[in-house]
Amino acid sequence: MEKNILQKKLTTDDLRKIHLFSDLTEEELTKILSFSRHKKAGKGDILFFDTEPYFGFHCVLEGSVKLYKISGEGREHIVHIMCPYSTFGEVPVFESFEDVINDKAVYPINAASIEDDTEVLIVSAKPFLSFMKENTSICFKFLSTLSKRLKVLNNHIEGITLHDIKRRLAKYIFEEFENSKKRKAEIERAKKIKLKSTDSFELPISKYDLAAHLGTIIETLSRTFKKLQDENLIDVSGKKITVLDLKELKKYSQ
Amino acid sequence: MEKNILQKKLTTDDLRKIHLFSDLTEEELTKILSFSRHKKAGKGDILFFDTEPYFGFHCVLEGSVKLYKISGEGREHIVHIMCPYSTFGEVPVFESFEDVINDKAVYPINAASIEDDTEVLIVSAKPFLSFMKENTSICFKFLSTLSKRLKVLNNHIEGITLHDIKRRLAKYIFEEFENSKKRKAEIERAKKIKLKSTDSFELPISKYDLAAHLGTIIETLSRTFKKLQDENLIDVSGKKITVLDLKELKKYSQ
DNA sequence: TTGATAATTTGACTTATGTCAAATTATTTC
DNA sequence: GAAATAATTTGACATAAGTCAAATTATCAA
Repeated sequence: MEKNILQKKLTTDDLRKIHLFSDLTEEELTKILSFSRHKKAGKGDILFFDTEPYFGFHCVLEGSVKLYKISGEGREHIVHIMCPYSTFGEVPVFESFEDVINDKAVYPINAASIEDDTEVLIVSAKPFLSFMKENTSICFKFLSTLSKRLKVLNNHIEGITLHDIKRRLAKYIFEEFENSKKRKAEIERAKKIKLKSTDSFELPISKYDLAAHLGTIIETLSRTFKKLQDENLIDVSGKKITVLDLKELKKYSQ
Repeated sequence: MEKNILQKKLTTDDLRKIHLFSDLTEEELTKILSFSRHKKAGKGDILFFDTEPYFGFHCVLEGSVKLYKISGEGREHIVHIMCPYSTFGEVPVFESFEDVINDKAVYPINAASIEDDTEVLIVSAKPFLSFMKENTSICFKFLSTLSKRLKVLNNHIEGITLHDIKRRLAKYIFEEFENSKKRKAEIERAKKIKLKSTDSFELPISKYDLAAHLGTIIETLSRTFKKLQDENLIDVSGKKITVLDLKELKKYSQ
């Protein structure tokens, strides 16, 4: 596993793309670089374990990362799926910063790469804490990040506790479909090209991970895909999902 | 319902007890008071609804408050139970502060009092946002608050998705029992008295609310209490829970 | 290309938890 | 303190979702 993990020289340009750091000066970014490091990970590589000693927070630069918990029986639940330029593992910095300073903090969750060629930035917590004292503007960014995370978690809990798996899956597909349209529009704008319009998108994660994210297991997920297909809301072919009735899908998922 | 809601004159002493404001000066507290108001609520009174226009964040002064979501079928899930001096409904302030400024923000969750004589403080978001710009030290407090909330939510999700109801209830009882011991020790220290030692505590919320908090319904909760009783881990008599085998209860709940 | 491994699907079955209705117990109010 | 209301318990039953095993399909590596 460790053989995939290599070091690379980072630049301040890499940091600038990270929302959290977007307002910082070149000088400040250089400072942050001085106590950050870079890690590459292949699919399935563990970034950190639940209860492992805390080093600092992470940021996805490339690929994607799952944050998950495991039950006593080995069942996995994916709480978050992180995409490039989003940070994770920051909670201990603020939740228990005295523990961080005394090297007593631990990671609150497991993190693993779910794509090959995933790259993450790791920011050492202790120097970052002193950095923050002189750069309070970054606090607002963190407040915004954590608030958004709380909102996502709230929705997640709502889904898991109040909706059955069919509704949860319908909602996931609806949202992922909308996301895929947005991403496409961005590419068209950036590259000034026109992509052919389609009602399909590719699942960005494996069905195993999707099941673990929706709070179920792969067999149930498979059957639920079929139910939505039988009702002519979607068409499933491997990882390719075609939305047949967006209006109905949206209505059902709410 | 509204007839129970009365206004009261607040002082800076009321604010000082709130963790979030504990480091502020008298002058700063007076400022906050100028754009805060006070509300009394009886058991069951709604403080705000999901999707209702956002006014500001709240803080429990007396009693307790549940934060909950409701499913299409009317089932309730309690995400948080807030006790005195903890704040809630702050997420929009940071998550969508532009919406707050433009009066487009909404509350992300429902809030209702679960005790008679509950009192809350309501801090108007817009003036608070400008206050914060000059008092960045309060940002750290908020970061700590939100981080702790994230941790609680993480644990909540873990429980709901990876443990069955018996384990969730065992965990709740174990933690509540430990809390009750702490509270008792605090009273003994404060009042310099010795309370008689006991292995019992009173459920601080109704069984209906407990069921909604554990992600189940009252009938299942009732049966689950019985199971734990049959295994001689606890004894249940109304709201009085006696812990018979703490070690086993702890072991089981992890 | 082919065998090997991993991912997904399908089927038969079990089980935990939810639903509905009725009985019991606790709490409030007059 | 009795009646009324609310909270909780119990029972019979329904069902969504999990378990285990086997089959199928997709993906990867030589």
